[in-house]
Amino acid sequence: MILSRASEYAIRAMVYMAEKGGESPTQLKDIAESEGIPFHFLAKTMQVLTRIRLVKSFRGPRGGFTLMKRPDQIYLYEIVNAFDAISQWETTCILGINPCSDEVVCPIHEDWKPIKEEIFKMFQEKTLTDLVGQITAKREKLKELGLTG
Amino acid sequence: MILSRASEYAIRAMVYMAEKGGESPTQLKDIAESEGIPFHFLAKTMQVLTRIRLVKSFRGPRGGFTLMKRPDQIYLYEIVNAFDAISQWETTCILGINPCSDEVVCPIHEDWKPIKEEIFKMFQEKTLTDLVGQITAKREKLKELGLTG
DNA sequence: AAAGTATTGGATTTCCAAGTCCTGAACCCA
DNA sequence: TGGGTTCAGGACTTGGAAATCCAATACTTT
Repeated sequence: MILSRASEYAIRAMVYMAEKGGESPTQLKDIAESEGIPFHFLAKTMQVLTRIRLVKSFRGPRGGFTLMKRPDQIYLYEIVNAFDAISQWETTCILGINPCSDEVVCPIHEDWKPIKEEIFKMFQEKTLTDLVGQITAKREKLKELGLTG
Repeated sequence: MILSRASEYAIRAMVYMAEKGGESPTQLKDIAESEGIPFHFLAKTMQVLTRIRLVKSFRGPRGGFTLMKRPDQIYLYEIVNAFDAISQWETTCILGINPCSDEVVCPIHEDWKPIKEEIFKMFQEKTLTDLVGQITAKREKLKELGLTG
């Protein structure tokens, strides 16, 4: 809806890796099956992440991928920007009026701008660690509800 | 980026019509040329707007389209919803985790939800009149800047 | 009524993201 | 060192949105 499939898959894959956390590489097959992502498509996605050095790849038996930085140092922005030209959002408009800026007569620019900035901020501030935290917090919450509710 | 081209074009077309405001129908050709929208594509788009009775069409010489309601009674939501299933946003996720809700372990749900709701609200509250107002306000502003700055 | 104009709507084409396939290269282990 | 495993990467196919095309219909004007 906002991101390309590649960006979506990349984030989910990296969150999955961060969640596992271990020293040993996480395999493509493992990620694809767990996340329900098409194997071959994810393969290409991981290639990009490897190329921009967000992950490191290992071939052969017991190969796979590891994160190149601590998960609290990996921002969603870095991931997303590898697939979607999110840096161009500055002049992007939901009405397809491009380039759209403060100097252009766009009927919705003033309303869309703050929302756009919020989305931008979210990608720039959130790290993999934050997302993993969300997952565990939610698991707890649902568990409680399941027991007490 | 968020909306389909059809939605984008539909909003722009209707804002254009609202801006003109006159009694006489606005022609497809006029809208398409002024807004830089592919003629034939806009034709299909207008057919949809006609079908859902947001606009009324007139054939033949001096034909075209008129709004079926006062522009301050036409909400963006009505337009957008005709092309994009925006009502499904409730359970839509930027990570492609569907259906995504409060009960699903989605790592970004909590952060995305309020933004999603803001976008939703924007579509539900903004009318064509609001957008036309934005246009004229901006024209004024740019004019001032052009004269004094 | 005839001629011309403008929307209607189905059929078709184009385009690009998404997804698939296959061969090669690097690696590990026996 | 050979066989199996895993990622690399180019080529290809698919699917759906976007755009185009064309004949039909409805209308206006003269």
